[in-house]
Amino acid sequence: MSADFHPSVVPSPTTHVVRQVASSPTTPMFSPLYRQIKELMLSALGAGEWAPGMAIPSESELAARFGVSQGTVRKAIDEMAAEHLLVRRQGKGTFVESHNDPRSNYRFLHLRPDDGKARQKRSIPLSCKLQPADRVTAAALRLAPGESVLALERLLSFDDEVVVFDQMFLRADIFGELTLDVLQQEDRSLYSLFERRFGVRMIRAEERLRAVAAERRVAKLLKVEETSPLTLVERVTYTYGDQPVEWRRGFYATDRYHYYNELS
Amino acid sequence: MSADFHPSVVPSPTTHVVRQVASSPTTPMFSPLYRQIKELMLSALGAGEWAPGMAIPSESELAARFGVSQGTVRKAIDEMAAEHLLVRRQGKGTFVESHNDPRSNYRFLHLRPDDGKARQKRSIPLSCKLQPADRVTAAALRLAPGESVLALERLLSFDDEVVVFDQMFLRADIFGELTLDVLQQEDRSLYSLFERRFGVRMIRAEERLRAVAAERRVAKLLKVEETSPLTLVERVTYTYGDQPVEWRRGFYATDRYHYYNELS
DNA sequence: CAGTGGTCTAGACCACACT
DNA sequence: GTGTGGTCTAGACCACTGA
Repeated sequence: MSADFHPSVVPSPTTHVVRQVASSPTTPMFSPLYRQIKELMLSALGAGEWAPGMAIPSESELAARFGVSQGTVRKAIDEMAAEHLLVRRQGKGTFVESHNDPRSNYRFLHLRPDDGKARQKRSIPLSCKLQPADRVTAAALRLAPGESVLALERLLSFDDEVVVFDQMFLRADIFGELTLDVLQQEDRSLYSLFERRFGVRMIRAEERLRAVAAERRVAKLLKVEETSPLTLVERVTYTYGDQPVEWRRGFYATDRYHYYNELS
Repeated sequence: MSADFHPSVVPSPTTHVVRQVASSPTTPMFSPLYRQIKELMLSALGAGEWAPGMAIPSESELAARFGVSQGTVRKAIDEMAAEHLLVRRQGKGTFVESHNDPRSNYRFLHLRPDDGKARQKRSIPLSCKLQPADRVTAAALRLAPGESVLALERLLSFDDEVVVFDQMFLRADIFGELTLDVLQQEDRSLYSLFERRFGVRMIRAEERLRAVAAERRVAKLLKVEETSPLTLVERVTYTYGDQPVEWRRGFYATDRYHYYNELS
């Protein structure tokens, strides 16, 4: 029983969690029990012990395992559910979120048709090759410049109307085995594929948007006039432990579509 | 004690909340106690009984008033804090959020300088006049076409560099008294002014972004070339009870600035 | 110091899904 | 019916703020 609580993810049933005592005055951090439980559960998720889409143990079981009350486990799960790491389904259990699930498929795509009608999305891969990271890419993925990344280009269509051109850069140490062939077989979202094939779940992303004039190649791909205005969306995507694994540059044709965002 | 619980906001100390029994099968709605408490508290906020920036009664006091346990009040407050309606400050109390507070000033402005350095924001009002709502404005504000709205134009500068041109349309029944004079005196955010002067708190907004080519007038105001790409941000802003009170069209010069968004 | 929010517990009971 | 999450309670104690 240590004050710096960090045992194995599934400790013996008799293991009890102990709150740390009087941390040094210079480090004012104090971590409540439920956060320590949350850390344990995050480790389990990061280690892939609980796979996307699967049910995690019940609250009472976890409470017994960790040697805390159900309410404490509950609070840990509450936070993780708020962060879309887990989803609770009353009467059934608590599940690991998955981009594979229709409920959260294309969850990170904020592009919407102006008329609000649903569209069939389709990803059309164009290229997929290994290359050294340029400075910007390396910085975004926290790599050394020149380290290998997987560069991927694709179009996204809504009901066969091409709306987005994406250039993506993925950590090669994780996604290096990906090929154009595999991408062409795929009919679901890329993040869904990444989960199933590489066990990497995208949990958070930062996007930066600006308006740009279409360059020749992009204009041609999106079937718009050269120099016509496009929305440039730059995205860094993170997996467990805030590790950046994808850097993406997307050109959105926002004439009949728009980027939707809800503020609160 | 009614099943359709909706008494005054601050009932007598002995008032007890009662869960409704077996609602009709066609209406499957079931509202837990803490949500009923939340509704009561929302009424108090909407009615202005608890003003922005002020402390609300303590959890134990509210529990006594509503005749429920502290934990139930707590859960109601938790939800409202998550929605940025209230802020908890340990050891001090729970407060009504306010755009007036430096911590949430310009909370809805997602524009950021590319270099990340802080900038001094300044609003430069251009015009302010009553006019009949056009179709789009009326729809956004849920008014009949032709009803009166207050039209307002302004520039936003970051360290004296003009970056945004905004056209806003406000419900005249609420904001009709606003004048250019008042706007020119103001040195804080508009939403802060609206709170202080009209008691209307903006709590939620929907934004739709697209790229457009700058028209002559806008280009001139933002000091960019005509037809150069701008980010058009359309926003509907809501106050308590999901009532839309503002419809806004903003042109953002996103060459050295970008629209930032975090996905999860 | 007193008062506020924050954590944790143990136990009872409700709503929901499946079998 | 059984098992899951969801609600509610009452009480103890901790952490933080400010007088």
